[in-house]
Amino acid sequence: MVDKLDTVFQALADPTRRRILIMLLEDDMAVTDVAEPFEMSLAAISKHLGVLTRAGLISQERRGRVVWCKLDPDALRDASVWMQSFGQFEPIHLDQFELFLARELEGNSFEEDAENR
Amino acid sequence: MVDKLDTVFQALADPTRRRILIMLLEDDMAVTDVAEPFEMSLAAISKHLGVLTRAGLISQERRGRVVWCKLDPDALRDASVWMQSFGQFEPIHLDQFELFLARELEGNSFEEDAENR
DNA sequence: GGCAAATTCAACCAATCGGTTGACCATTTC
DNA sequence: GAAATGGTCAACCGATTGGTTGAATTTGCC
Repeated sequence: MVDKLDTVFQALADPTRRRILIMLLEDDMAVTDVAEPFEMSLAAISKHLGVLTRAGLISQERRGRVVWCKLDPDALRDASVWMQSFGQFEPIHLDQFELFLARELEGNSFEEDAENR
Repeated sequence: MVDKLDTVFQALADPTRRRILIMLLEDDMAVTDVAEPFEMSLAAISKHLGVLTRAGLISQERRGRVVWCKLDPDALRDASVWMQSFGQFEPIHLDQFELFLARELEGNSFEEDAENR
């Protein structure tokens, strides 16, 4: 029972992966090109890209022998919504948060939700 | 050299800790009360609260023998800003992101910055 | 003073993480 | 068809994570 937000935040918790996302903001890239500026093995970058893909933050598409990576903003937007609700919470607490509370606390049906999407 | 965003996102990656944050949205709480709805030991919750505190997401203040926990929205806002830049990136890419790129990629001076605040 | 309550500390555990290396598999190129 | 290129896989490694239990510490109460 692992929440989708788990994997998204977990993916964002690594500076290498955040840097990769920033790089992909500019343009889609091949795995080798993503790896180029980093001082670690291609295999390590490949793993990082796997984490980002599984989190839904990027998508990968093989064309020929090169795998193209592109940002997938949907998952990021989900997490961003979660965070914005906190970031702006100072004046009003609960109003904008009732829907979220209902899902995460009472129903706890985030996973089913993700599947049904 | 561990970025502050690392610890924030890492802290958010655990569902127990997110649930704690949601609980603290409603009101400040003592450690024991935070632990009450969870099916794990008090020590485990104490550790989670330590993670949240070190990430700057909550603050803890001892009054008597009870430690009060309260949300600290600043760190959350930092991370939220990071994410919003992505969540809204579809129309324009780089404009709203140049400052961030300058810090994270070129200067890499996020830690110093946090200290100077 | 002595007991109960609130919390943390310390040691331990299994699982996961972030990295490595070397082998392997496709695909392109000569 | 052989060699180079792009990428993943598998095994391994040390460090970290999220949990446990039991002891220790500090504070409040009778």
